Amino acid sequence: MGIQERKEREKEHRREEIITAAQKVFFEKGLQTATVDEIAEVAELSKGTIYLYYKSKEDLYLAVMLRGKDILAEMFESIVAGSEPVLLKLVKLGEAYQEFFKKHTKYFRMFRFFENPQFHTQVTPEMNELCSQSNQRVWKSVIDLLQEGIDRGLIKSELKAPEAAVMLWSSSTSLMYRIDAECDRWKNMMGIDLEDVLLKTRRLMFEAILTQKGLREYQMLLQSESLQS
Amino acid sequence: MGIQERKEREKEHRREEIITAAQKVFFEKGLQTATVDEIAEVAELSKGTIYLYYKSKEDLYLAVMLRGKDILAEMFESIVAGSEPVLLKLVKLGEAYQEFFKKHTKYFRMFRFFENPQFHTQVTPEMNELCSQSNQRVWKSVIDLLQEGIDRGLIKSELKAPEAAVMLWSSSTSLMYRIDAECDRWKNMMGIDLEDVLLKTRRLMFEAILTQKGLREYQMLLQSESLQS
DNA sequence: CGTAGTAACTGACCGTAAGTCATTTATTGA
DNA sequence: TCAATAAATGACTTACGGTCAGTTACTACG
Repeated sequence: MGIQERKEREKEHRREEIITAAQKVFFEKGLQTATVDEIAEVAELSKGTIYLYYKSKEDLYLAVMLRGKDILAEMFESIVAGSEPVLLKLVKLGEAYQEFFKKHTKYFRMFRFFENPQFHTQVTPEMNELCSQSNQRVWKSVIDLLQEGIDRGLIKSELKAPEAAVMLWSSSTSLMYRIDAECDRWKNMMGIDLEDVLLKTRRLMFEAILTQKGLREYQMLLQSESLQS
Repeated sequence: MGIQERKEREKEHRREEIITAAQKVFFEKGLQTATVDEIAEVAELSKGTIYLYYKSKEDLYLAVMLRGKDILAEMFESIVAGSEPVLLKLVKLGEAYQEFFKKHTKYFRMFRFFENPQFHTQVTPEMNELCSQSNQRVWKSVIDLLQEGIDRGLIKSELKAPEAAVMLWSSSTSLMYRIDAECDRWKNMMGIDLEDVLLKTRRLMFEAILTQKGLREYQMLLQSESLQS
């Protein structure tokens, strides 16, 4: 019965094609301005078919967003899988997040929507569940690494690993949204380069969660890094 | 010619009534779900009249948001106007922001929309300008105070005042959005109280921007505060 | 083959809501 | 009292998300 399987594959393929079309339109126009009719046209399908594969425009939006989350998760996981010292891995995680933001700004922008409580109600429970899982996958990398840092006495033990994770994450994320939205305004009106502020914030925040031992090790890492380059 | 003036007042009054009606509906339903028809009904006016006073639903939304911004600006300004030491004022600013978030969550939630670059395009330039001014007003309090801190050698001079401002602001804001959206999730899945994390982050971030001198003064302030309570 | 049965697809249609505008109503000043 | 102006109205247009009866394409079986 290879036919069933072929059909399954084709269906999956069509789902991907639809996401690709949706991505193109959403990237260009954003959730509000994009129309399902246009997505259908780009996908060379009728609107009805789109709705056969995705229950709502919002579901489709999140399906695109999930592609972005997957990219980020893979970046994180490949860093965590490496054999460098914990602190170096953590620094790299921060750098990777910023790199993701710069390279995949359009995906990054989509992440906001899932954070909007109002948005959740317009989405099928299944898609909500998928997004939730995807989120957890990303967080897991960060939290596991921080836990290792705590266990080794490098990160302040009065912090729980998820606490430290959400601290670091938040301080970066908010600045990135700001960079995305009003980078020029800050440059012109205040003479401030927000990307620079992001770097400084990352460093300050990171050092703030380290123990004395962690700080010493971090200093040493910085030196050996600067020797290399 | 008191009639002209009376008419002017009445027009302004009507604008306020419309905002009040809009606020009620937006607070209940959010931007997406709220309809202009419903706002008109609550305001006991026809839809056409609403559009006489505000060019679009989005403009109306921002007009409501501005009320929130004004509340926040006044809270900040009354702290800055006080005669306490700079560092204490800064701490109070942070506390005030969190208090605003807790008391006026609905307004706070609206702030997000103005940060969305996609949203700006759907709004009249005049309203954009109003929002921009309102934003500046809030930032001014914080930046001025930080500048004073820098001048007095309490805050690291390698930071410019607006840089420090956006650092502090961002690290709090992002956590507040998270608290608003998924506080329970974090409590249940990780056993983490995000409000607690917010407090810790505020403290860490604040200490991270202080000089040695600033830190000493801050410690002393904490002691005299704890004596009082 | 032919044909019954099923799965995939279509696009005309529906309901809703943003925004408009010709018309009506209220107010003013002579 | 009445013309002129300002304020308010709500029926109408347009646009878009979502649906579903009908069509097409494919499969399996006689």
